[in-house]
Amino acid sequence: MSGETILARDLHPRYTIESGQPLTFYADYNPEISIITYPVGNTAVEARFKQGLSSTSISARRSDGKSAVGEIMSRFRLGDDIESMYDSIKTDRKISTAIEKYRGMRITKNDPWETTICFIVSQFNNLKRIRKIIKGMMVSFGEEIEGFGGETIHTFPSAEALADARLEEIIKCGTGFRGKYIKSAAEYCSKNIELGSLSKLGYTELKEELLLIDGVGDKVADCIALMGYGKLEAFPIDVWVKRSMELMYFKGEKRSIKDIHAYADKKWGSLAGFAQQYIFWYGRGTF
DNA sequence: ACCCAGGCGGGCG
DNA sequence: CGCCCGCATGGG
Repeated sequence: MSGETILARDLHPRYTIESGQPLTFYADYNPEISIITYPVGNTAVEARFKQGLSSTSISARRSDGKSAVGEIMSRFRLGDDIESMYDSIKTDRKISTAIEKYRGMRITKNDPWETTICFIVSQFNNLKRIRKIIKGMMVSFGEEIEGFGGETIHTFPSAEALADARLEEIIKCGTGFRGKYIKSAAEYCSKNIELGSLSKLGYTELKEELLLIDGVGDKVADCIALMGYGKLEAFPIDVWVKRSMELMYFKGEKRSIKDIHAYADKKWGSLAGFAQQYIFWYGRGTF
């Protein structure tokens, strides 16, 4: 096949793609043959993974014929010094167990706008339904582009497209009470704020800006900071992370979100979000 | 039938 | 500041 090949250490495609990250919600992924196809702007990207003994090879291509290497390197954060990151967050036996079980699970770096919508949809929801809703919104409000086998691929809806959409049509995608947040966020992000320009901000300032978006609270803002802007110190606390943290570090006793934030920051600091992804996915499959 | 899901905004004390 | 509530929808 055409395309270029990239080699990566400690990259487990299935854990990475299926672990509740934005790609989970809008990519077409076939775990049997380990091929993922997803839109990037108005082009389609395809990556084929082959896991070897000590590394994973990725054969990737873009529908516009340009090199897909930059996209793959960036999306899967292949430039990270992953070994050193594991060393830093393996502070105790509990998290080491989670890491060893899902070693190779990467934090992906996604488009800020797409990440914002994905996590607004995620609130008070479950993974399967989030995916269904996002895919439906892509069909309703995205643009059609041609995939690699001549099939149709829908792009992720732009802020402008969702701002212009009727609320009723957004709700038809199954968004429910989140529909009003989606429309409001789309209007805000297409008129009042350029999400891309927030990349230059540090974590604290970025989070402050994100919290101004209707429907974005503490948890969703941390998800956007972590997976949309690559701020690895962001530590999103959802029901699974809260439950898992209480079981792993507080003898099952209830703790406030604020206390857990403080604990995680002290324990893992600038890599807390990386640790969080393991706690989330391990906790979800264990507790 | 009942419970839960990668929470948030608003109202209250 | 913390607490409590309603919120839409579908799958287990």
